[in-house]
Amino acid sequence: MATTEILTAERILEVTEEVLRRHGPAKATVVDVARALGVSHGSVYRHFRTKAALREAVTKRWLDRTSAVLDDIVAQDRDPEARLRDWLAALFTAKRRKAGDDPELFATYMVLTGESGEAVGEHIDALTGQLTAIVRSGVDSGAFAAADPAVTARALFQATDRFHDPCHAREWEQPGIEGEFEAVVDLVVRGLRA
Amino acid sequence: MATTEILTAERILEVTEEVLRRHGPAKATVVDVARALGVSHGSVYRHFRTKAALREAVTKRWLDRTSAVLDDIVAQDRDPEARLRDWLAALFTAKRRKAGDDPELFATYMVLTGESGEAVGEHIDALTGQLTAIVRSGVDSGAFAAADPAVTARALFQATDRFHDPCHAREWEQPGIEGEFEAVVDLVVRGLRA
DNA sequence: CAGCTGACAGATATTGAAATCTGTCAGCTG
DNA sequence: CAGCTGACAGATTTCAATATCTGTCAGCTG
Repeated sequence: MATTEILTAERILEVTEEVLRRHGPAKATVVDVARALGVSHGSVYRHFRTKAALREAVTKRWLDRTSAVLDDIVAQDRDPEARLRDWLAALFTAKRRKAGDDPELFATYMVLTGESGEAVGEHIDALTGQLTAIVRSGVDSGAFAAADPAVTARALFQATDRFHDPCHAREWEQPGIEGEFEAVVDLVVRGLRA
Repeated sequence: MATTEILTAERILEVTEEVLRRHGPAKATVVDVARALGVSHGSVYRHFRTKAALREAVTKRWLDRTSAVLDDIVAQDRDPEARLRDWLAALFTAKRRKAGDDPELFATYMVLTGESGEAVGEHIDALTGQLTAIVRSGVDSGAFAAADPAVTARALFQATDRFHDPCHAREWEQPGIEGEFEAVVDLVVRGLRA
């Protein structure tokens, strides 16, 4: 609000997220963002080269908040199978909540997925990295069998695609989805045991 | 070509499939189909109540051809694990080939998936039915462990979603996809063993 | 002079009028 | 009279004119 405040990238991201939340990815313009900030749109371009870069930066911030929550589960000192199950359930819950609570931001995320933006790739790499850490700790403790933890982690991630990939978002509200999730998790966890 | 030929539903389906293949789902009209048949479009409506019904019937025919091929694998007299692996690989290959060779018909199929048309649901039910048969024979022979073969079959189907769900079609041509497929199949097959 | 503005060119989106399509049905035809 | 036709109303799509947006940059301002 204070007109004397310095225009920072962070402030632009905050306001852009709010504008996207209100207008959605199809209607939110750089001019809208500038207006909400009380500056000219040229100033926004001083901090972000293109509209796509701005959209990607907002999405990155948004995705990073999920990664941070999941990272807490990875860091816990519990048996790997419990952590794996918790992690997968937390990912499903987080994605489902985002799709339901922030439909406009979620739509932005889906646009970005379609554009195969870098932020989405990095997010997936971060998540499979977390899974790799859990798998590796299970292999170390003798609970899991996996020749290559990174490959197995990717397989786990892909086998549960239906419960975190945005292209399946519509199915997340259908009845019975919880049971289907449990069945898939049981199957892959069994496949992971030593 | 013979103008004396009787107009049957089957003949309409053949021609519609050809028209869809040429024009794609967005541009193919009922009038186009009628023109290709050499009749008025009113005659087409005599056999199919709506354009959506026609589109669905064509897709059903197209999907049934895949189901038939897979059914041969189910009926084989080999060990269940080999049949399961073959079946999953055949499904992936068939879907990938359809997406590559018949992009317009595949697009029609995706439109239908979005509309959640009945034909797609039936196709999925048919496929999980086939999987259930394989799982059940594995349970009978003592090779597999599954409390409820139908639930497990559905989990197998969903865990391999990435390799047969049309919303992932774009990823099917990327390098490394074969390895990812193998990793997921290995994981779920291990999870199924007694 | 660092940071911002606002006019501008080209690209993209919106709009509304015209064209086409879907689905119906009274009547034609063999 | 069973099966087909083609005119029709309402819905949808196309298209071109118009408006808006993106990204740049010369110059203003504090």
